[in-house]
Amino acid sequence: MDCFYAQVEMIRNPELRNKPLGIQQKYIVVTCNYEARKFGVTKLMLIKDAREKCPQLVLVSGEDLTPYREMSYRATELLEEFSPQVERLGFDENYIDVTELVDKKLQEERGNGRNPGVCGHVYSDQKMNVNNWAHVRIAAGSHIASEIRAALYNRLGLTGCAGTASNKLLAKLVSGTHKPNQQTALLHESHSHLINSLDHVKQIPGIGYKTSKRLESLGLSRISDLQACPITLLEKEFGSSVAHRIQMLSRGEDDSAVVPSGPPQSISDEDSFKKCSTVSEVKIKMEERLRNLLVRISKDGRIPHTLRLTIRQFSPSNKWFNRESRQCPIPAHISQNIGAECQAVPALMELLMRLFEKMIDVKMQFHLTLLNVCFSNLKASNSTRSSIGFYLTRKAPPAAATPLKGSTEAEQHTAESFPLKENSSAPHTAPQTVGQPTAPVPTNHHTMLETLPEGIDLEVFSQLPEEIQQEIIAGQRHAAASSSSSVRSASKSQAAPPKGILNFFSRAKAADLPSQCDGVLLKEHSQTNRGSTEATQGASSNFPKGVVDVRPTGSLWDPKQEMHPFGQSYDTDQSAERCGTTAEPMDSCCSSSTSCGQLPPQSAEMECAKAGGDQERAPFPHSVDVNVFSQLPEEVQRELMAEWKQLKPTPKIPVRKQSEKAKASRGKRTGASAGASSLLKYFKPS
DNA sequence: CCGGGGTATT
DNA sequence: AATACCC
Repeated sequence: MDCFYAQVEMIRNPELRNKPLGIQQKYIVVTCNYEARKFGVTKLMLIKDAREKCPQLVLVSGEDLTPYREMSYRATELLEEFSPQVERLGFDENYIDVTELVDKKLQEERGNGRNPGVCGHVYSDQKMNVNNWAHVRIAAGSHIASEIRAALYNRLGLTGCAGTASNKLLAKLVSGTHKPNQQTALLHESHSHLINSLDHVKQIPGIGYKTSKRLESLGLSRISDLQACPITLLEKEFGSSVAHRIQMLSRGEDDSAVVPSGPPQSISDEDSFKKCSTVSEVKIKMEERLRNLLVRISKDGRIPHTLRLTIRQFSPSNKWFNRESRQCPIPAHISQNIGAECQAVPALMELLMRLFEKMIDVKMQFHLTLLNVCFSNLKASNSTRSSIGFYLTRKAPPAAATPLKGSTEAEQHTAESFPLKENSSAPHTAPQTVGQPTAPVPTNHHTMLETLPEGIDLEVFSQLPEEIQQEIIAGQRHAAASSSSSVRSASKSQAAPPKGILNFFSRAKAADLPSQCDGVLLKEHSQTNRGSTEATQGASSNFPKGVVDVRPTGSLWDPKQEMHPFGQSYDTDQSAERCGTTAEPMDSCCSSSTSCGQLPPQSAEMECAKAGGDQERAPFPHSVDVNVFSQLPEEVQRELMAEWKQLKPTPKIPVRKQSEKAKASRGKRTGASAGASSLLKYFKPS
């Protein structure tokens, strides 16, 4: 995506659109829009330098990543509608493996006699040969890239670049060759031209700061040096694994798979500052981080089982490169309590301070410049309780929802019985092996409610339809029983596929972003066309004028695309225009002007559900009581509807070859999460 | 080598 | 837990 944070801020506040805009984190401009770049503002520039270059620069704080994170996942999820093989790289890049989509497209087009050209640029203006099957496949990929970019723009308002190539390395490199809001395809004859166009090994993704320094020390700083280097020399310096990998990269070869990312494996919150040197200050800052994290983790729905604290200490000479961290397991009673807000804070603070004291002797002077708190080892909550609890406890009067134990007592107990010791094989780390229920079952109620999770509002509970009540209770039992079945799946599925109505109550609030697929963009568009700034015009000129009105026109290979007679590709503007307008988006119903209208993405999806085939008014699962439903908060209603719509088709999970390691470490999660296609699956237990 | 995130490997 | 990589 082009200058991602700046784009998001311009969507949130369209008045920023035609102004030079910088996103500020502390004293640095981390990114800026193209308007600002015209003045010489660059990424990671000091604020004062940027102000010198561009006194009118508008600065927006980007220290809270929430809007960017949410938009980032929307984009990833949009890509996942095309194929589940989507790998995130940071917030603003994704790899997508379109191999199968290309197969399908080519099969469908087989024998129709038309030979598609490439959509967008071709690297180094190489001429495509329509009789070359490899070329045809790349060309097909370029059309998919075009559809995806059109969908990103139409539905989320985002512009960006795409590279189409035969592996991840090359795709990434080629994607940057035409910069903002354009796409480039790479044909195999140009592979070496591309890779050799880099003038330093450090520019190869995968070769970072350290590796490039070591290569330099061997006298290998250019790509050709690394390509020609005897492998034995590299092996001596880096070991066999890294040696082979970097040499392959230097030749443009990359056999790594696109590994579906799924929901994040850890979530963290950090802040940096000039100085923090007292324990009370540390506690305040730590608790801020922690509270932010608790909000995020409860939206995610999974339960963290590991807590990590990272600090950076000031040292006059050695100002960089010094982060230290300590981590510990989160004892079950604490982690189980994390869903609902607040009551876990004291216990977690206690853990954090113990971690802190492993690194810092508080009796001595210290000077911190950064604190980071991280939740990791995220596992699906195995009972219904955290998810239903998230919804039910929100309005619950404290008294009604409070479990028997005084929380203070519980915390103290926690602190006492689970001391953090440097080398102790902590007793609490011993997993409640096989048959043990991990969810504590309250024992204080008498009726059938005795199995209710603590913390839920009985009044709300009693108003739920009976089937739902039953399911909640069954869920509790199942939670207890299922840990035995989790012998293999325990370590396995960090995220189980959604099952049952209970998942509907676990939803996070819809992202708090303004709608993008709406009149704002149209308006902006006409404004920019009317001649505001060059940068905005430059960007929009890479899309057809009427891109918001894009509607399906039949086949991707529609003859109306007027491909160059012999398959040669178009140049930017024309090709973008044609591809953007005529390519049939997969989400055809959403890109039609009727349903795209003024609706935000989620609403648009609901419109799609109606427009497309299934005409029932509200597709309620039969277990849902409409009366209860209608009393739910509106956001919840919307999310439920969106969810129901998506449940109908059960996407199959394609089995793909991945590297063994990738499989071993992530196959579980990716497999499980691939089945869920909800917009919000990243914010709930999936 | 700044900022606020992420990932995998050792 | 540290170190490497990515944005």
